[in-house]
Amino acid sequence: MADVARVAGVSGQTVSRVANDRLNVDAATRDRVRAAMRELGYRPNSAARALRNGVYRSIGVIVFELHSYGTTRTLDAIAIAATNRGYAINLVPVLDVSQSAVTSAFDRLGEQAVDGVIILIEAHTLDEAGVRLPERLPVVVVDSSAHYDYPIVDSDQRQGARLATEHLLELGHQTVWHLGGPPTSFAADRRRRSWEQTLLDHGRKVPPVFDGDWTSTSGYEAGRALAANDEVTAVFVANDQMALGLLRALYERGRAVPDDVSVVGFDDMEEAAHFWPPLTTVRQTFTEVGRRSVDALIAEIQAGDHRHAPVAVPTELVIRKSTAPPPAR
Amino acid sequence: MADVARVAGVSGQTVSRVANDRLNVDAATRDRVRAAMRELGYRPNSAARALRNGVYRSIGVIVFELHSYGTTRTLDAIAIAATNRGYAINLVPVLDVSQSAVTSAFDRLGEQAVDGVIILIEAHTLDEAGVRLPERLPVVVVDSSAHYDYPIVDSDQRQGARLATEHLLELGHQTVWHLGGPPTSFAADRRRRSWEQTLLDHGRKVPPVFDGDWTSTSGYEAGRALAANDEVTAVFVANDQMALGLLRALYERGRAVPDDVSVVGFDDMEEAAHFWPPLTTVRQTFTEVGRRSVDALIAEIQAGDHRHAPVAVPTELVIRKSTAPPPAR
DNA sequence: GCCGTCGATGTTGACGTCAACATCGCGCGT
DNA sequence: ACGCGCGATGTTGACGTCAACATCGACGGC
Repeated sequence: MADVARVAGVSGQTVSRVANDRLNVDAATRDRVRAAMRELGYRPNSAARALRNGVYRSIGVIVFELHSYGTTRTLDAIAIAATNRGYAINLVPVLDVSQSAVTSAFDRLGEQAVDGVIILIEAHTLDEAGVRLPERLPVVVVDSSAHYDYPIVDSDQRQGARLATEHLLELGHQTVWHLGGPPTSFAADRRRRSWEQTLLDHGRKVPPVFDGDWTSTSGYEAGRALAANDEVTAVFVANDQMALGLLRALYERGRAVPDDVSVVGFDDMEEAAHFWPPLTTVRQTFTEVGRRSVDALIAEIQAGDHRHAPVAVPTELVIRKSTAPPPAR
Repeated sequence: MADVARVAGVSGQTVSRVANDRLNVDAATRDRVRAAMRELGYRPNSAARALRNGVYRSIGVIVFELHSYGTTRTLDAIAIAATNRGYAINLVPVLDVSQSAVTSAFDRLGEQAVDGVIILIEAHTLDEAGVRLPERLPVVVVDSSAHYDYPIVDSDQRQGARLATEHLLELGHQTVWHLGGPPTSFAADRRRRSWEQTLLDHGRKVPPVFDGDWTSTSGYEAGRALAANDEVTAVFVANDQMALGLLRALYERGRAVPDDVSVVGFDDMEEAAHFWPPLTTVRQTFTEVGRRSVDALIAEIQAGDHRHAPVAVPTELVIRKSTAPPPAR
């Protein structure tokens, strides 16, 4: 900055004013300074700015593995929303779900130059690790837990699961089986409970639940058990990736989809439309979740506006070819 | 820091020494300072540190959409590798591929607190935008272009495409068709050229290429044309997602895989093993690509070690059920 | 012509940290 | 008993920026 000031023949303060588009700078001076900045390749030093202003214009995002489709899409949406709002993104990976890994991620974050944090890991994990974030640091949790003091943003899991289950019941299935996500996930928990409640509301029996871990491999493994059971005519799967594994298990067993078994997924990942058959699924609007969580966090940062109602972004049922009335007996 | 010093009854300098595990601090003093830090919830201010030390211990990663499987996995690997090396990750999304978007991303980055940059967008885009990075900023490009002054790290596209093509030829197919990635991608370009060269090396005719944009939807669309052509008995697809779309198109046309048509993908995404049939594909070791690019960048940062040979991480053919000898005629 | 006003620009200091240098005191060798 | 060396700790200043205050000059009203 001093160099620019010298070249332009002004003081550092004037350079600062130009860099920040402050008023009260003569047009000729401004042009001269701009030219000097360009000539010297001047870039404001963000560390000094942050030190001076006390804000970083940066938000931390804590993630655990980018394997799951939903997390990835949400991260993408968060990054875009934050950029639009003038915030940088500080990505903090948690290497595994052990207590020490989570704790050390939080410690790292405490030292990071961030004004606030969005947590993209399933909050059960946090419980177990018993970690606390640095106080006074604004936080938003993208999850479906109601157990936190922090603002929460997520898709409306309850509504989505109900949509899926009722769609299958309306097609005439006696009941709907469930291939759920990992018990450590609040989102999975919500979907499972809502599925169960929907069945009860309609007076149907609730079959045992099979659990996966979101991966298609786990869906395949649980799917083999489901495929082997002739009573199963309709399955609500907690995400599309596991649904893919289930489809494979059904094929291997020679059970046709949707003629013998109907399958509904959750997420509407881009590939779901091209599964065979194309998958009926519950669409989550990840961009909206990302946008809303950034909005909530920035509100917190700017206003100290800590307590506000959880945001539940609605989902939508996308009907394709993997669902049909049950086979005539 | 001043508060901690007061509580512990020492000078700020001693607090600094304790915070940085410097030698020559009395054990009793150290404990006292540690206690004070805990009591006050002291966190070193990273902006001040960065300002003082002139380094940020942070690297920027420029990405364009996290839709593609490979980019996502590589980003994950980069984040983990960087964390292990003590670097934070600054994620800089490029909103679209227009020149202005790319330029503004680079500008933002120039102001970011980063010691170096990893570029995860396909470099053709950079060409078109005609942008230059701030000088003196270490850069690594994860791509297969040879056109850059920057160190390059990527999977060995050439070898992977040859593996796939030769596998199909060895099964007895007369030739191999290709469903390629977007022409704007160097990686897609490399795969296409290597496929073509392999066919020529074996004295086979080179069929026309179909292009997609990495998405399964584009694979489906191009796939319909391929499925309609009875001459097609073997297809090498430039990624797994498009291969999924092709599989769907083949089903719709009533052509069996692998009995009528063999298909090989590229990436080995987790889902590929559960496609129907399970997909033969070329496995990329994304973790290795991520790790190597972080290593290269840190070497550049620390040593000013700018020019070093491109890194080509080997790939591996994973044979599953989507490939078989051609149908007897 | 004098003074008040206001816009343009300059000067100073502080943000939190840490390297460099300064100081202090203890123990040991002679 | 004296001085030297060394380990422990303190003091100072600088990193780059920008708010607050200071200054300077031009212009208008009387």
